[in-house]
Amino acid sequence: MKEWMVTDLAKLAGVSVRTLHHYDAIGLLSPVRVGENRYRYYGEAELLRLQQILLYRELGMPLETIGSILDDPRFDSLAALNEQRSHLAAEAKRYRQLIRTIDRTIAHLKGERAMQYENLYKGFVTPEKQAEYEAWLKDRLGDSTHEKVTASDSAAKAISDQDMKERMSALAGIEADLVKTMEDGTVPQARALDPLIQRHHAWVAQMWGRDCSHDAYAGLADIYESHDDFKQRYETLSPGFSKWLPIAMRSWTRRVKES
Amino acid sequence: MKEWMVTDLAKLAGVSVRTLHHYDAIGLLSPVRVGENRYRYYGEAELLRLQQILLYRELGMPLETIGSILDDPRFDSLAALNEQRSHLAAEAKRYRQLIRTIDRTIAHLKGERAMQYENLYKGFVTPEKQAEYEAWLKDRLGDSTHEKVTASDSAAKAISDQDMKERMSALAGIEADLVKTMEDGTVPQARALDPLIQRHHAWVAQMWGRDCSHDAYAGLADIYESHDDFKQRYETLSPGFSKWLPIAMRSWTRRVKES
DNA sequence: TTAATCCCTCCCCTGTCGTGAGGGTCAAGC
DNA sequence: GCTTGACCCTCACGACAGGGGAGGGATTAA
Repeated sequence: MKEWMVTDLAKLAGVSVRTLHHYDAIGLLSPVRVGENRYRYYGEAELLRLQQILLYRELGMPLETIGSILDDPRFDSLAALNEQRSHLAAEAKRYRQLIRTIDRTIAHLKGERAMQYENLYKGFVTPEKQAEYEAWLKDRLGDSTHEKVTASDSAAKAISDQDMKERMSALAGIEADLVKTMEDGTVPQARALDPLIQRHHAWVAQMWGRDCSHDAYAGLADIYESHDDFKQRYETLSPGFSKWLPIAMRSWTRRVKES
Repeated sequence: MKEWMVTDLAKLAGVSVRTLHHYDAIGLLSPVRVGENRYRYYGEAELLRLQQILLYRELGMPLETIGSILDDPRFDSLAALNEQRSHLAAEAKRYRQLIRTIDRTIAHLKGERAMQYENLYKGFVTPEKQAEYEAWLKDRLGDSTHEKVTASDSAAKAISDQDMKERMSALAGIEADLVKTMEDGTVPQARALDPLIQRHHAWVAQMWGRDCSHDAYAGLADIYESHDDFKQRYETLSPGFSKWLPIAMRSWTRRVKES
């Protein structure tokens, strides 16, 4: 007849001693015997019961319900399981919906960033293109909960024309260097690009007036690729550059994330 | 300039007044202005902020993290969202696994019931069939965590031969009535069957020595259909009965569940 | 004998509110 | 002017499932 003390049982079942105390306190799992020194001793039946408890606990049942199931043999565990199953299925569905919501929110934020970015590109594209781009953005956003915030936000962050010109010429310098590197035959995955891409990344962060996380930077690469205005702009600089640049951005991102 | 008091805002956003008090207490959402009477007054900015809070809260973020995101503009919400997304995806996956575990447990329980039921059928099938059936059960169970409990459990619930004979003759009577009804041309979905099926259900419950929930009863119908020994036994009583009976059991279950 | 390692109980802490108790405020109706 | 009812406030306790630690007794190996 094996017997275990709290720590043994705790290690066996992978729970804390405190948890066993708790289960004893609420009457969910009592030791088979308590010594004169008040030590708790558990037997095989308790181990089995603990396993059952953990099974149901895993399923997200409150401890009280678990107690009812295990104590009351009239309690139909099959029905309880079926109910729990549908409960879990509902939760899983909710999570899937939340994930979709997040995806939309992420797309939204990327759109917002694109909008700010776009703000700075006003000098480049024609007004017609501008309207077209905004329509595309709207179409992409879908969820419009934050639309107002976004709009007022980016309006508040408008920059003076002088600043913008300076920044744009800085960008032109960086881009020219990148183009030259590409034309020298450098592949976009090359580590040699790191300093240049870093300059580009820093420029973007300065432009946005806030930190530019790696994810955000990779998101910008997506935008460069997925919208024709950007594609055309970069393709004009040099053939192939519109594909080369996003790859370079993303592979730099991966590298700095790993290190 | 619109202004709301706690209850208005609470109703607008679908939270409780207490929640707003709490958010004020922890500094997550303070009213734009507090009256001399200490009433809380909220403006549009607060409404917007509350919506943001609820969005992140939905995603399972702790309130403190939400506060950081919203208060610190340097906090990268895109990165936070990406992280949250993978967190949610992991949770969803966990739920799917839990559902599979439940399904296995349910199958297990059904097997256990079938075992008990089988115990009572020992008089009917030959010993070879018996072994075959047990092999099938084992194959079906897969997960063997509770095997010992099950075995000792059903052993403890063994019934005297005399009792068994009485019960089997009671079953024979019920089954004969059911067969007659079927041969009279009654469809298994007919309400007219209710009293008869009820007798059958009561017999099953008595046999198991515990309540027989509707789900368990429907599960028994599955077993009747899926195992040849039962199929053959019922087919011997009358051609077609092995299909008719499970349908009748399930449609009765549906009816009593609905009412 | 001493030190280390168990064990115990008792108590406070977490986060997100729900649910009162007890009391102030405000507008309307009598 | 007074009451009524519908608001509002603060304060405080409880629920859940334990975590963490203090303080003290028991056991055991060196």
